[in-house]
Amino acid sequence: MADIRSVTIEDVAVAASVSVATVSRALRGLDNVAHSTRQKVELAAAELGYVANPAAAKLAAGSSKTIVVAVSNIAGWFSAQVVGGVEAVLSEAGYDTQVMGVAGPEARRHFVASALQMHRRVDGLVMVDIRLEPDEVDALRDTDIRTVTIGNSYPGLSSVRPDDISAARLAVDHLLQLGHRRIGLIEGMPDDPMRTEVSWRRREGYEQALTRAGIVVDPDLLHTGNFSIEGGQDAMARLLALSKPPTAVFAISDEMAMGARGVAVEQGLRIPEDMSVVGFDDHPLAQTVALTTIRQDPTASGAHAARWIVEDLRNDACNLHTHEVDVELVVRRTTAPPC
Amino acid sequence: MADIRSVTIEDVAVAASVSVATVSRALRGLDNVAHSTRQKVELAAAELGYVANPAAAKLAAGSSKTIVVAVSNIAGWFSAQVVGGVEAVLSEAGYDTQVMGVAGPEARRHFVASALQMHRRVDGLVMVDIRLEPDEVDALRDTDIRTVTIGNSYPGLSSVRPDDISAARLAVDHLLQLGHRRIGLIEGMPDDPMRTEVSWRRREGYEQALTRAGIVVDPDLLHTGNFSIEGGQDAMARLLALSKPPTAVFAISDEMAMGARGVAVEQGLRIPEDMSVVGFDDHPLAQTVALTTIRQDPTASGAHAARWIVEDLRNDACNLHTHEVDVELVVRRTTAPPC
DNA sequence: CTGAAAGCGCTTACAG
DNA sequence: CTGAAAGCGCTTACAG
Repeated sequence: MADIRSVTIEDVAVAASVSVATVSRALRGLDNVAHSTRQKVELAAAELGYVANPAAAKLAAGSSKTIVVAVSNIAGWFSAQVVGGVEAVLSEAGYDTQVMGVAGPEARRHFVASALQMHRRVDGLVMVDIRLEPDEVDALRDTDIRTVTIGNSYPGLSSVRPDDISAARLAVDHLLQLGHRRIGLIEGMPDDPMRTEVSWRRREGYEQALTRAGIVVDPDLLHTGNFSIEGGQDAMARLLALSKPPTAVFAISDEMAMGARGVAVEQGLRIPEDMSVVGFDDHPLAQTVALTTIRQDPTASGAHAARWIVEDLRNDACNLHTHEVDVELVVRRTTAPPC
Repeated sequence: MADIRSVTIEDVAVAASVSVATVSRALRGLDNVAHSTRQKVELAAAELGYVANPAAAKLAAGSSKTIVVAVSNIAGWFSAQVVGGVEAVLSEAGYDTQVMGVAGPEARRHFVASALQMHRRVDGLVMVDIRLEPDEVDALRDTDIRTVTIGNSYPGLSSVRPDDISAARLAVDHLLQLGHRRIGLIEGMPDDPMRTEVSWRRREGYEQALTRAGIVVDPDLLHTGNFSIEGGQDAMARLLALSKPPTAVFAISDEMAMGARGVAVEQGLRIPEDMSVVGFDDHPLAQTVALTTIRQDPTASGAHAARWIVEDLRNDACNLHTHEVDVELVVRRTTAPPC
């Protein structure tokens, strides 16, 4: 626990016999530094093991070099992937990435309110699956914090997400083509103010697909799974308790799909003969049960968001970006014609 | 993009007609502040929407109020849980949590080297499943950065982890009691310098259990699964290709176990009749395939580590803590007597 | 209990 | 291309 004073820019300046200003410029790679000077400085810094104090740098520069990623479900698979993608590009670019769990509406309001005060303390914000109120969107937009939302999208804010409507249609069309007519839907949590949009859009896709096929949507077949494994299990149990259960189920996340599948198996159904199930995400474990699903790549989404932020920051711009994530139907062995 | 100057401590001081020093004390809850003064200050701060600039606070205080969690596999389930646990207690305590991906030995060396320079920039460090060299351990210990390792443990460094040896024995004993005599082991990656210890200890437990039961360890039954789903799949494929395959398999992570289980099913084996499998972790998806496993709680581990750090920081202490995580055998339906 | 002042370690105009 | 100096927004002895 030796309280060794950290080596400061001053130490480097002395060692290299230049001013601290020059050290600062040289080490940050600014171009108005003589080649020989830069070398001298870099050598001295390396010998002393100098690392700039980020707090001091942030304070002086008025830019924080940190971007925060706020997630509604910090330990969930999707969020973890996004964080991973963000962190990879940010650390590369010399930014810090700070995670913040924002669970529930009050936490969100509080978070947004403090974010607005984060001018010069946070350079960027990526919000994963967080549902904002219109006034919050406006407030965020009026800030110079580069914000990008993942999962949802709001007017005036950058976003990356799939076209959930057509993605869901892709899943349901697959089932339809197989010959299914009674198709259950396990949606997210329509009453969860945090995460409605994704759920809403995928349900829209489900309904569009059925309608186009001339099938009327049966409300009995729609159940909420809260984006959780247990929710998926409960929903499937309810579906199977119907007097006329569906022959196939589309769950809008793999975790719900896997929960649902498990319950069906437990109740003695054969999959896919007695029950087809398709999920959404292509969770890495999905393949271990041969789950048919819609693949998306949250790591790439996170990286995408981070890259925009870094770019905009570098160019001192504040552009509005939107990216539609690619999505793909992966047919495995939980889907087959009804029998 | 209005460039509104943030409200500073100065603004609050003026509004409350006190000095900035008093504002600083009042808002941080120091006790040498008159009750009425504190109220006045708090009111002014609230009205102005004041939030202290962390960079300035860190610089002035010489303490960073940030702790970093370094993880070898940032997007993996285990790490995500730990990060979640850490973040929850830290945000509560007013600390920032910063994640850092440290994949591979060079990244680790670099990370540790820079961590040593992080004196006063980082208050605490939690390292998840990162294997350190002895000199790195020494260096870290000589620092006043509160460090706790999760998964591994080193002399002089705080750690939280299960007793992996007896935990593994628990799993294997279960199989033994069921009557299995040929039990395969899917271990981690013995040659991965990042994550050997966990793997090594669980293998030790496996060997102890067999030896105590009077069974000699058959090297053909030991395969490496790299802690990944694919690795688990490959390992099971190799096991099944044996002229005399095992009747049961213990995989030291659920992700490997689920991969292994999937391959067995695909090759037409019935589970558990033809093949028992037990995992390790109790991954939330494990129950969807009724996987028998050893349960541990990484969220709690992360919270535990964070709590120590916060406490030590608060008391200006630097204690050595160790916590043995509870572990529990969860018997589901992937294990049965051999037939 | 409160204030004036120094200082934390950088960056950035401003000169030269 | 380089340096001297101001300043970023706080905290913390030191007085009182």
